[in-house]
Amino acid sequence: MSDVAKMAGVTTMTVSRALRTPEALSPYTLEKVTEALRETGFVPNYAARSLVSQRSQIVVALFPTIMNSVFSGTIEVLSRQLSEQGYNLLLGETSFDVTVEEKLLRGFMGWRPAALILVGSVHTEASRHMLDSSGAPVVELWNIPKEPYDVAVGLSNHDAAFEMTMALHGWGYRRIAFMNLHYPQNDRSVDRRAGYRAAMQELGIEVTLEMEIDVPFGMERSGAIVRDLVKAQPRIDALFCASDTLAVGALLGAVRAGIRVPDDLAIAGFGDVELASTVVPALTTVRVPRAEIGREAARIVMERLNGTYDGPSVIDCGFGIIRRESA
Amino acid sequence: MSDVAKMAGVTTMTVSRALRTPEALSPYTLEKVTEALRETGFVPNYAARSLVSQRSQIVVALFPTIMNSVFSGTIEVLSRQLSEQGYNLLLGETSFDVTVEEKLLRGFMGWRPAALILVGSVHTEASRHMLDSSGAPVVELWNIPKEPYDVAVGLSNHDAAFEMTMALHGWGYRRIAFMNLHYPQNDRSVDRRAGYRAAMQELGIEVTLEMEIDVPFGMERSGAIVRDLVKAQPRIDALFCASDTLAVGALLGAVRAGIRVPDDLAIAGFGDVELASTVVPALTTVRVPRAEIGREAARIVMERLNGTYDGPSVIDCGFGIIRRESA
DNA sequence: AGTCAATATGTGAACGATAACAAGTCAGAA
DNA sequence: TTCTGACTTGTTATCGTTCACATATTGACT
Repeated sequence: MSDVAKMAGVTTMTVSRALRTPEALSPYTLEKVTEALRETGFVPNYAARSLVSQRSQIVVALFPTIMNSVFSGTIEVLSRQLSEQGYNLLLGETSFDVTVEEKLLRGFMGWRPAALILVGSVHTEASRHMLDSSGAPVVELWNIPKEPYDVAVGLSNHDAAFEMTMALHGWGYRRIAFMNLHYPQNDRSVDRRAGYRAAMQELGIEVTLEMEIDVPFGMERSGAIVRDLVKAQPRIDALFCASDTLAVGALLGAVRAGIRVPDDLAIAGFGDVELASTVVPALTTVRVPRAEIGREAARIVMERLNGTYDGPSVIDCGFGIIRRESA
Repeated sequence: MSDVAKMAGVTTMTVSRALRTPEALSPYTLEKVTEALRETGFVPNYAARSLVSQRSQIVVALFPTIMNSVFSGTIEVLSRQLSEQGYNLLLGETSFDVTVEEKLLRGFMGWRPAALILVGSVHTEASRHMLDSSGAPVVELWNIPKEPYDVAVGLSNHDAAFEMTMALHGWGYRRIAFMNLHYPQNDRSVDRRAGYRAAMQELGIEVTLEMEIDVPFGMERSGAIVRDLVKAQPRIDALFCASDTLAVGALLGAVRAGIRVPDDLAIAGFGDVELASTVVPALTTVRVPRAEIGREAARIVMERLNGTYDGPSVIDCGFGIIRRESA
């Protein structure tokens, strides 16, 4: 920077101002500095900048996984919006594990992030402590907790699962099974199951053991599971999966096994990923406003940093029941 | 840090050493400092650290998109490996546009990244200049250029497309069409097309205009395109798509339109995403070693930073032709 | 002409850590 | 006993930028 200053015949302070508050300089000086800036190809040192200003232009975002178009859609929007505002996204992947979240958080706090974005509202004691002492705004995504840590943006996973279950009932299905990746730490997963159970109870349909299926991972093995399912007595006529990945796996597994969807077994998902509308038969699912969640999160972060935010501490982006061919 | 030092009755230098080179301290002092560290919940300031040491623990990675399991698989591996080594991943999304890449790069260079990871080997003049002056190792992913900027890890897109085209011919298909997202900036896209053309030429099959299809985006509209395709005269019997996303779109579009795959039209993809083996019929495709690319990239970055790397400047991770049901 | 406010630029300290070097301690060898 | 070198800890300067304040310049108003 002193090179630039020398070339323009000013001090570093003036160069610094040219970079951040150009309107505070006389047109003539600004011109000279801009020229020198261009000529030297100067790149400001953010480390020095954040050291002295006591805050960085870094926003930390921790997601359970990025290999899932539900989350990556949100990440993409977030990253784009933040970089438009001059902020950079430091990304971590927690694998749905709050202790990994804590470990990553510990590693990231050293950057003195301007803001943090987390998924869910279950965090370890130590994580909360780090968030406390950082003083930075924290946005929790993907559900609407009763007591957000700071601000939360999401949807009611409970209500969405409840509504979908009721909708399946409304379409004539009775023995509705529920399939889930079982993560007890995962509040979204827990809420969806609770919503399903609440609906079944309200409908007066007993949930037997074989109607709640916990699967270990992904879409690969769903075929076998679905084949067992249709053989159950009394007959199960619908399968509600807590994620689209699971639902597509089940659906394609069914097709492959010659099970007619929805005639032999209706299938519903959760997420409305792009694939959901493309598969044959197209998947009935819960639409999750993933782009909107990212947009809102970015907006709130920016407004919190400017001190202009005065919205509610919980923002419900809602959801939609999308009926397609599979149910 | 001075708090910690005071509490432990030492200087900040000793605390700094406890953090980075604990073996250089006496067990007694280390114990005291560790205790103080724990008690205060001290978090080192990375900005100060990188300012004085002239290099950060940040690795910048720029990907065309993250909403694609091919790339997100690599990102996930990368992020995990780097954070194990104490490095953090600053992620950017270029939208397949080298000028966006340049803009992001300009914004990121201020962090004085320890290393940079880019996709492809086409970059703007200004980008190259920034890379030059950074002095950091640069790893280019996803293809194997003749003249890598520094080190490249990938596969021969040309050869892979060539082999797949030959394989389709070997399986009895003759009039093989090629579908592509047209990005002239994208060397992977260009290489795959060239590989296809080279194979067709070697096979002595004329590539007519309607056999090279450029589509604007994604999987949504592929259905209509496929329907037109099978009506073409003389008949087209196979469709090779330059990405799995495209191929799955085409395949499901075909299924929906009642076109039998592979009897009426064979379909092949490129990427071997998880979905490829799940769709019905399962997709014949080119396996891309996406996890391996991420792992190798992380390894090379680390070895370059330690100064221990002495491997080749181009690493070919190879590819595989995976025959499934669709061709 | 003299005062004042507004505008434009400069000065010096500070941010929190580490590099390079200095200095103290101690055991064992000459 | 004295010297040597290994080991441990401390001292000082420094990284590149911005903050808070000081100073210079200008024009307008009394």
